[in-house]
Amino acid sequence: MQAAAQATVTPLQYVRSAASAVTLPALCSTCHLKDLCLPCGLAGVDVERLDSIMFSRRRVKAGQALYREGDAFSFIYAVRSGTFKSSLTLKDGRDQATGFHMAGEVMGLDGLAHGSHASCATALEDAEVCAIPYAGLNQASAGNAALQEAVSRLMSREIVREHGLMMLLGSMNAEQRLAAFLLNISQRMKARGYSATEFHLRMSRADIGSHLGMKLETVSRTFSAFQQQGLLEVDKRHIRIVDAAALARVLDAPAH
Amino acid sequence: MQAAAQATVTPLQYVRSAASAVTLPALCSTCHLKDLCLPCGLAGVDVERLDSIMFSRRRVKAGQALYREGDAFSFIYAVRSGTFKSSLTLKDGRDQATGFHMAGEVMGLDGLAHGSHASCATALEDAEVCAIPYAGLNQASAGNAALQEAVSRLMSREIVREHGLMMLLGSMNAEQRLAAFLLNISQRMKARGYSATEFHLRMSRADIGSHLGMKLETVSRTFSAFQQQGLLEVDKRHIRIVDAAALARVLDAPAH
DNA sequence: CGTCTTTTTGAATACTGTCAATTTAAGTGG
DNA sequence: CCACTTAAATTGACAGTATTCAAAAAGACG
Repeated sequence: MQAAAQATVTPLQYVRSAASAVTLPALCSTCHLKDLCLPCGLAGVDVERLDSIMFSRRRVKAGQALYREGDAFSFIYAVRSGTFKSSLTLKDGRDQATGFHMAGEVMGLDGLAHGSHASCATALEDAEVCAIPYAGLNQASAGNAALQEAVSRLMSREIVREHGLMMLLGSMNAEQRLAAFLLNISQRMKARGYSATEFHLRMSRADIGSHLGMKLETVSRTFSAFQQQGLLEVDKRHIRIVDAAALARVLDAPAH
Repeated sequence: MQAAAQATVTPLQYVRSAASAVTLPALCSTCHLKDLCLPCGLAGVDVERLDSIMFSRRRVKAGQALYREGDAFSFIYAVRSGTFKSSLTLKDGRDQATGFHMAGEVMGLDGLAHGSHASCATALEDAEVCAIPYAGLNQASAGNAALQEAVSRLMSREIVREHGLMMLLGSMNAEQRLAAFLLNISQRMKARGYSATEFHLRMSRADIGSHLGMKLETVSRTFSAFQQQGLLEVDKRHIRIVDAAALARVLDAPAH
């Protein structure tokens, strides 16, 4: 068994049917993701404060966009289940993935800057999110320093995360990029209670390439190289990390 | 001595002397940078609220670090004068510049994530900053939604800025990277009342390279190429943009 | 069972990096 | 003031990595 939903489950029923928007109430205090998600680090009382905000849950079908570049910003979104890709559209129409998001991770913070989303979020499999009204969040955190700090810390973490990605894009070769990517996924899977050594990637080679700044052919070749070196076992999107230590050592290499 | 330092100023007196820290009071409401800086977009009343925070001005000599990776986070810094480089240290000891900061720009927001700075800020020339105690800022914004939003927006802008850089690093070739960099500097110079077409770069070729994910030789070659194509006039760090439109068109090129 | 998408692999090209030498500017010290 | 050192920038020749173009294989889908 692995990761999130689908793929494992009855593959055929990716109904393209009715859209998303269902307004089920959702409470942070009883959510099993609370230690990973927005409430992370908050005391019980403060988490209850979050409950006062009217969240709604929203279902997003595989391939559908949760929001697009330019959409008015009024919500931030926490992933409940499924996986998302955040991406920017380049001048020539291609797009670049700025990140992949798993359960408990928060998306959409870039929208605050100019009041409209600067990136696009697409579900890579059937997914569900909490839509958190930003205005409500602001209001709730106005009188609560801990909550306000939690939101700020969330944004700061996003900045730090992007630092890491800039480092990857600016200074690593193809093997290092892929190794860093896999180790990052591995760690996040583990934090969610899944196996750190065996998992199913939710994104295509092209998505990975657009995220890591390389072509899909290069991604594929690098997977093959890792397999040949005995670091991985790769079967399409199924990955088994055979030698995690060696994979980590790829990052220490003299570089470029 | 090393790297940066002096160069601009009386070279020999890079006194290792008494450090920076001078505590001159500084007020946002009377600052000539207020439309570029933290108070940007705030109404007069709200700006006065900022005055209540005890800022201190701090001088930083060329080549000195304002803060380093791992330093405890307690201030964010607004540049009053001079130019800074933010950078991350790579495993092999080299460093990658995550940004350059000019008057009115705010640095250090990455420190909030884990309570210590994730990057290092170095002055590229003698400089002066406002050191804004984060705790004080938080307190001042607790009762003031507009101020709180201004801080959040600042962080969100940083996220968006880094998006742009990721796009650059992930999808542009050397000419596009340098063109994007120069146009960005040009625009920021203009916003500060300087010429948009003629300016002096504060950073070395190596710094530019580490920022754009290319080697210093490639930076130099690309400058030469632009000069030969009639887009620029380059004399070491003095740049004159001869054909801004053509420089912008470099970015539209089919890509890689 | 045929179509379409995704992935893999090969061969050739192109771009950027590496190594090395030179130039220029500025600082150092006799 | 001039030779000496050092750092930054430029340029050339060559090497290497990743891209491009192309084709084939493997599933997924209807």
